[in-house]
Amino acid sequence: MQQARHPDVTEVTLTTVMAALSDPIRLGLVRLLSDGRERGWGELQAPVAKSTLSHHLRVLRDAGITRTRQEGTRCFVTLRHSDIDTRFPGLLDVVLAAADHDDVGQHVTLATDTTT
Amino acid sequence: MQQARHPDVTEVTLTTVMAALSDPIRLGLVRLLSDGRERGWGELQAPVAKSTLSHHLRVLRDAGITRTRQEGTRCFVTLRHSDIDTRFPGLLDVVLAAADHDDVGQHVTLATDTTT
DNA sequence: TCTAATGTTCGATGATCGTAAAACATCGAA
DNA sequence: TTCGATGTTTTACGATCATCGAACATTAGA
Repeated sequence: MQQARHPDVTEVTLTTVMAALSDPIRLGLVRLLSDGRERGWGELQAPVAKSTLSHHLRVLRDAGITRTRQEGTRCFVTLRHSDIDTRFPGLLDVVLAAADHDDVGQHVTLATDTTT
Repeated sequence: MQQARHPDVTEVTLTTVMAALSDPIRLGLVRLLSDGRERGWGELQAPVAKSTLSHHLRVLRDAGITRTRQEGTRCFVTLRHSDIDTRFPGLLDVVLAAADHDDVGQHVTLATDTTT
């Protein structure tokens, strides 16, 4: 688990971003992060295996859409909202609005509680 | 060559549209059609075989992004701009702006002349 | 030091994609 | 009616994708 690479804003491409945002689970993740809050990996609940979730977070990270920060053995994810907005003005907002309207990725949720 | 099926506006899904717009050739086609003019199939020049071009136009049509009209043995394509805008307000415009800015699909052009 | 937790990476698998050549269907023109 | 033009469909191929389980690496905690 070494420090993950994040593309610079200038390296982000439209087709990669569009492809990353064409999957319902990834759209669900982006929706969860759209409030700007940083989320812990363990908070993210998706109806897939953890290796698959790791894969989706990698696709989003490689596309420049999210940023992953490590703290010890934990990971924290944030949406690179302003970066994407700088690169493609308005894109993330309209996609988020559309995804919210259609409730895309509704099965991606936040863990209510992990300490029971 | 029978009449092609076009999805109703209500049938259009976000993930399908995003996936359709994540290919440079298809983005190039959408850019060409973005002026609202109807274009003949033969006018569309792309660096792929005609069967591949037919495939891409089918993906766009199935996604609800374009409309194909037949006139005899010829086909004419238009962008369903208002339909997509009704379904996902602003999406097509921001994607087109981004694609124009980055010149995505620049190798998709209009045939200058076919009668030489 | 040993153990448990946390994610990532590594195959493997079935599905889908982009591509092209070739066969096909349809229609206009000679 | 025959021929040529116009796209579509079929088939095939290699690449990529989403998915999972298992193995792995790293770190916190006991």
